[in-house]
Amino acid sequence: MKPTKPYILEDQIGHVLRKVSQRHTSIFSTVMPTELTPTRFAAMAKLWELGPLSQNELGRLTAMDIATIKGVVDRLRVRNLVESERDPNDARRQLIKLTSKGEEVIKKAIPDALEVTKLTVDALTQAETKQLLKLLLKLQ
Amino acid sequence: MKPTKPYILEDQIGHVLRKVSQRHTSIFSTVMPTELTPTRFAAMAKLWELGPLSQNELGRLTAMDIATIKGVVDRLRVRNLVESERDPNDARRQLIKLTSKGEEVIKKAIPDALEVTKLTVDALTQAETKQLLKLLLKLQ
DNA sequence: TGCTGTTTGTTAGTATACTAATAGTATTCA
DNA sequence: TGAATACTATTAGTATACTAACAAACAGCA
Repeated sequence: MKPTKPYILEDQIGHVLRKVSQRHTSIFSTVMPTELTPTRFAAMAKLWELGPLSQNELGRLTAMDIATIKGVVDRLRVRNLVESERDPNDARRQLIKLTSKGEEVIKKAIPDALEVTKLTVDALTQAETKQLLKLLLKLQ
Repeated sequence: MKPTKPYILEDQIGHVLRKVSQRHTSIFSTVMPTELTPTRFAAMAKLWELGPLSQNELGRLTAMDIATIKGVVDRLRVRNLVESERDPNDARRQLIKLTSKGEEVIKKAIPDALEVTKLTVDALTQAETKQLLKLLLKLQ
């Protein structure tokens, strides 16, 4: 008779992903300024890279659904890091762009964000890090 | 002069972890019954493995802080999947245990949870999956 | 015994992350 | 042109995930 497969929570990919994500978030909040969170930073980095974007576009580029990106943009706006206006060419769209304060903040934060990445993988060799990223990218 | 390092969001470990976690959660909710979420399932699986535990112990074993595990246990209790009582040997502790309905549910859910894991890594070979888990475990 | 420090749990507040319902605007194509 | 369809954004509701402040109970030890 076939025995029931044991379930070891600690070996399940979902559980391990959750724990590693938690550790990453923790490192992020240690290194980065208080007003920035991983998602806020991601949104600002994309605006810095590509210029003004509609709210939905920004969400798609940063892997946030429309409800989540709305909250993130609202909180960035409260902190005067982004501002928004109706797209004159499409009245449905909110065009989101960095404020000058937002530009200053993201410019300074990018080196720190690279440091966060480095600290997160500091238990791995360069080859291992490359391999990990390659495997994770296949699972997206 | 040294050029500023470019910041590619899509190559940062934190961003990729977030996306893979999102995909995992999505697979989970497709395969598993509606009343179960990844954290609810994890809590129940640990209770099934180890028997009654205090709320804090359960949180530590499932990588949830005390505020998070409280919410999860509350929602499991509302659904009559766990019940709790004061520990007679330590009046601070809430002993959490599966109800008989909870035992039925978790017993049936474990094979499905293994299927979730399998579906999450279906783009990888067995060797790649093993390698990925090994690398992630180093980053916990 | 009684003080000190630790452990356990609750509550309030903020921030992701998703679904579902709704409304306004734009596009497509018969 | 006008109807059907698609897109954009908002809102309400639920569920993780964390911090900080607090209170009750326990353990160790002078």
